[in-house]
Amino acid sequence: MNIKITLPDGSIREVPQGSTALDIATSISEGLARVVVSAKVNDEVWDLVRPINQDSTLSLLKFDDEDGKKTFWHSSAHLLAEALEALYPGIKLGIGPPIDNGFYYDIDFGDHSFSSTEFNKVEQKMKELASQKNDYIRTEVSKADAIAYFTEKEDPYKLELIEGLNDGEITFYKQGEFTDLCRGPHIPNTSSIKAIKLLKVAAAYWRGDENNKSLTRIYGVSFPKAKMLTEHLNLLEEAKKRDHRRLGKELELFTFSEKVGAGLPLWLPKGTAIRERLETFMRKAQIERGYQQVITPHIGKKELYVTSGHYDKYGEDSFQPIKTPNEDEEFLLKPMNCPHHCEVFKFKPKSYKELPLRLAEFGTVYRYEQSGELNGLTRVRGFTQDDAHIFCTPDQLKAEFVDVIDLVMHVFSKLGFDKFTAQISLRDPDKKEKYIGSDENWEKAERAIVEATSERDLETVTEYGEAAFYGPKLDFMVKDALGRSWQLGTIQVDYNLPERFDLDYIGSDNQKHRPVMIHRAPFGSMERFIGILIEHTGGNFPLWLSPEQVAVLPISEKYHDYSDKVLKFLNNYDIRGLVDERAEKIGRKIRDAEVSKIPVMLIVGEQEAENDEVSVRIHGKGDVGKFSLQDFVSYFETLLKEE
RNA sequence: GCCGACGUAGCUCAGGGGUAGAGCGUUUCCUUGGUAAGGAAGAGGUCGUGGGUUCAAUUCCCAUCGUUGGCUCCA
Repeated sequence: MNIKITLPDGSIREVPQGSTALDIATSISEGLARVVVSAKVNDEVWDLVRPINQDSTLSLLKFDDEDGKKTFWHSSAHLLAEALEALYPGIKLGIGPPIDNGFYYDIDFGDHSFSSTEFNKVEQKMKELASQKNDYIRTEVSKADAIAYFTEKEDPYKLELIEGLNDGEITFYKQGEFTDLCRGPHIPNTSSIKAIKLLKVAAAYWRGDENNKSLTRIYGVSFPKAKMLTEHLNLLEEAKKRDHRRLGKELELFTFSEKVGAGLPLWLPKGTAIRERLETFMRKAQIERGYQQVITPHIGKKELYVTSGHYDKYGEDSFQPIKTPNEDEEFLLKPMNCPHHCEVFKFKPKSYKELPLRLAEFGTVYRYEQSGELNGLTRVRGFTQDDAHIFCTPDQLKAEFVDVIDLVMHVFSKLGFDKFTAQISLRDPDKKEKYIGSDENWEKAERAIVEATSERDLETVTEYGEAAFYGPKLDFMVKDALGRSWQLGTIQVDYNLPERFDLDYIGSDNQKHRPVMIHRAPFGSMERFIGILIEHTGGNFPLWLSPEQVAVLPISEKYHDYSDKVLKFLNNYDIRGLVDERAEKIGRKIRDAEVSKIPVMLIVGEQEAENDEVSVRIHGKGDVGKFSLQDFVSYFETLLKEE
């Protein structure tokens, strides 16, 4: 009997029932059969060698396909487990899934402490096993048999996993001497795994729960061709060069001091220059949108945070209160600006005519982050938010959201973040009791976010249950050089604080009403934003942000006077820079300016000094010719406009 | 906070039970050179900190602080 297989191009092939995806690939071409790794059958990823018994749609997956990679890496994880079991008898296996950039396997090594020095040995074993050309064989097993197998093998983790599975949907995969509980799918044979590299070893709790045993997680990556591995490793090298911690040091933007404390960045002059320019940029954008700047202190009485509710929730795990010498007063370093801003709101009674009230502050806050979480500028204990709180009526929510989205988009486009994700976090509809605020208001707010994002054609993902207890939110995420995802801007609706601080305004009906509050920070924190920006630009900041925009490079000491004159002239046009007066040759000065990523170099010697000119060289581009000083200013302004 | 790794000159790193080394940077001198590294000489380190073992510790052990890879958390 024949069945009909529909391929992605719409063509239909009739093949005998029980044919496999590999059979079909072979019938198309031998070459194709060699590169396919798995197949999508009716939208489910299957083994290539699993028989297809009914009419189906089929798309063949190669390593280049996302799902193909997953299959390949999943099979590699099994190979890793096989190698480890061979080398370390008696180990217990956790789980071994594929991830975005490879795979890992969680292992309980018992008393042995596995270290990366053992990678080589394991890699060799994996290669040896791969070259045995073993098939990955799928078998369906009953729950009883599955339990029997792993009881015999004394593998508690697998047994725990089986407990959660239903009889009839349990499958084993076997390659060589190694059998694993696995849903699959897998590649047909170990021989296609040609290049293997183990990358790191780390600890991970069984099932991600810190009450459980800590397992050793071994990360690796593998490829069907050796060349692909080399390319991948090069890419990782490149990413490392963009690491903001490294560039921050090299370009002298910021530093940390053990004496000052972990997670407390010290901004060096050049980093400060960038940061201040970003703040000026944001201030201007906010003034245009009707924000008012305020300034509030770095500490506040403990009672302030008791009122806000934060003390109950975070008090124990925060920096502890500062005590005054004589009275029994306790102050906390502010972990956020909103309670202060609520008090600003209460300064005098408000009328509906004053709403929306938008209070902005570059507010520095301190949070006691867990020590293991600290990371360069992206996760610190003291940071400055480009914070603002918008107090408005429920009906104004949507318009305010649209306005903030526009502001975020303005920031992203000015700074070239074209790849980001926007996440809408809503309530878990099944657990409405977990959230504060009326049903009616929640629905209004959630609708406002959804409508605002669609009005601005934002591509979003919606996560139910991810909302804060006090309101829904919209977050913007971007990835760093190493592919880790970080949250930047955020817009959050808050019903809680207006309640707790008993905020109100007089409506047109002459009655008191409760305002809604929106927390928003387009950059998120200055620290994290600049960290991401460093990686995004690789340290080649846009001209308007560069700490030093031009380097004046005199050919010899004779032209120092003229160089100073050039720099002063440019300073008058708000162009910043330096003169390199070292007793070095011009080639050397150029090299150093290029390495420190100064966007524009001005070479001046006899020819330039005589005619009030500069020879212009652009970072990464080279010589662009001679300009009179005045023409250079125009040229510079054109460069600025092009950004 | 948990598990692992690491901590040697300003930076990147080598070394190793008998009180330390390279390259780059820095300083001084020579060189005044036209588009990515001119030459020479010098300075610079209680080997993160505190204990322990030892005749002797920077090296081995323990603790602590910091950094880092993950895990958990994130107002």
